[in-house]
Amino acid sequence: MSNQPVNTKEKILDAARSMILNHGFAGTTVDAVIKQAGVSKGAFFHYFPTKNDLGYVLIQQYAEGDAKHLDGNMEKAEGLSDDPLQQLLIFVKLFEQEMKSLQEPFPGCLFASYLNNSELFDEKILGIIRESMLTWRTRIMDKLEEVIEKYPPRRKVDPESLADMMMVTFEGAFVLSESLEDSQIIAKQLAQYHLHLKLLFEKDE
Amino acid sequence: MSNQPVNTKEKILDAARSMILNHGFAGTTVDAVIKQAGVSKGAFFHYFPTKNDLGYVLIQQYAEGDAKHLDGNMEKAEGLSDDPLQQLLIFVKLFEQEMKSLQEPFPGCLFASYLNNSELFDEKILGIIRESMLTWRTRIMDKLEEVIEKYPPRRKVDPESLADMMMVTFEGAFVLSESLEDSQIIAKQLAQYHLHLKLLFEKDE
DNA sequence: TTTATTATACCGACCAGTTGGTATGTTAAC
DNA sequence: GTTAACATACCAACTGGTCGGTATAATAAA
Repeated sequence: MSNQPVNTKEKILDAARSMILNHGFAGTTVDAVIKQAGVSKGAFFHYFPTKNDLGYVLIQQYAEGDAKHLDGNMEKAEGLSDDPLQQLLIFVKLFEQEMKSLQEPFPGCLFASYLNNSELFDEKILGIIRESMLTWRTRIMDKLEEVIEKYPPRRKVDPESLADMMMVTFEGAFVLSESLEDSQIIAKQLAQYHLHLKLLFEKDE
Repeated sequence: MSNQPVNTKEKILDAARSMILNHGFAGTTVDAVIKQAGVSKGAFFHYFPTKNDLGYVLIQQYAEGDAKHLDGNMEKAEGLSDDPLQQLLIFVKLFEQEMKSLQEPFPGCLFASYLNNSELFDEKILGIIRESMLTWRTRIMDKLEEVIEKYPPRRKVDPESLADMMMVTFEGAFVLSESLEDSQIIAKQLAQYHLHLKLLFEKDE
């Protein structure tokens, strides 16, 4: 599925990413990374002035991929329906399906990994994570406000919390799936969020 | 609020706990712990044969406190109503209120912290975390089955996922609250879970 | 009651191995 | 022949952990 990296920098990045998700940033040594990547120490410090710079590049890449993923699925959902509620439900369903068809166990979220060592990182790195989350919040909140206007919710609801709930579902499900060694938990929890939205906004038949 | 520890072992445990929540286990050095605790290196290794033994005692203590907290609030809820749905709703509300009245920022969850460095720990430690989560799942699921029998849910629902959702809400909200530096997110997300249960089981007026 | 014995709770210098990082190459492309 | 892309040997600081020793108190033998 994921193709092997050919160039040295990619090899380092790939090795570091997976090791950090399993050992945390502090628990991941430069020596272990270069061994796993099959490159020399000189190569490592040729591409990354310090270990922290590696951490910075990694989280930047991750945040970029995350934003693309968010945008991609939102656009896909918007292309499949004109109704804001349906768009939102499809949006959630797309992630649910991705998670359901997962082969290997979910590798984990780099945001959560970094946040669990937050005092090791500077504001620049923490800022990237915060911005990513605020992007999710804003993106979903905007859609939610369209939905609320068109479909008066069954109960008064705070759009911000309801938007946050999607990220909370992801992050929380990652933790449970790791501990209970059951990747399907993630899809199931997204299904619960999907149901929550339906219960709030859909008319009874 | 929290009283200062008087004896050496408590001082070590307290210092280590808070440092691990901020730096992760690997990022927390013995030297840093003893400095923070104000004890000598000899004292540390007098009480804990290895650093990993410290980690074990910490997670054991944490799991014990967690179980007591779960039991305490469940019993309290069961004392306040005879109806299973009300009991469950009160149970959630109790946690919500605790989180709302939080003064300092929430310190974080040791389970999640350890899980983000899962490969650093042995099966004995990981097993404690898994068991704690399975206890939550079982405890809430049992209650949910009573609820489902008495109040046919508006939609067909998987009790296991619905039970897991409470832990997911906690763990996910911890991550968001850390990143966005807003402890109130935790209470707000618990309120969403509370709402989800109401929407599923309560009759419309 | 005094004294010897033992256990507990610590102290801090020290150790071998590891850490992130550097210095000094070598090789190959442009 | 300059520059980018590595490789290798090396370093000082730090790592978890050890070790010999001390202070205090409980216990037991005399």
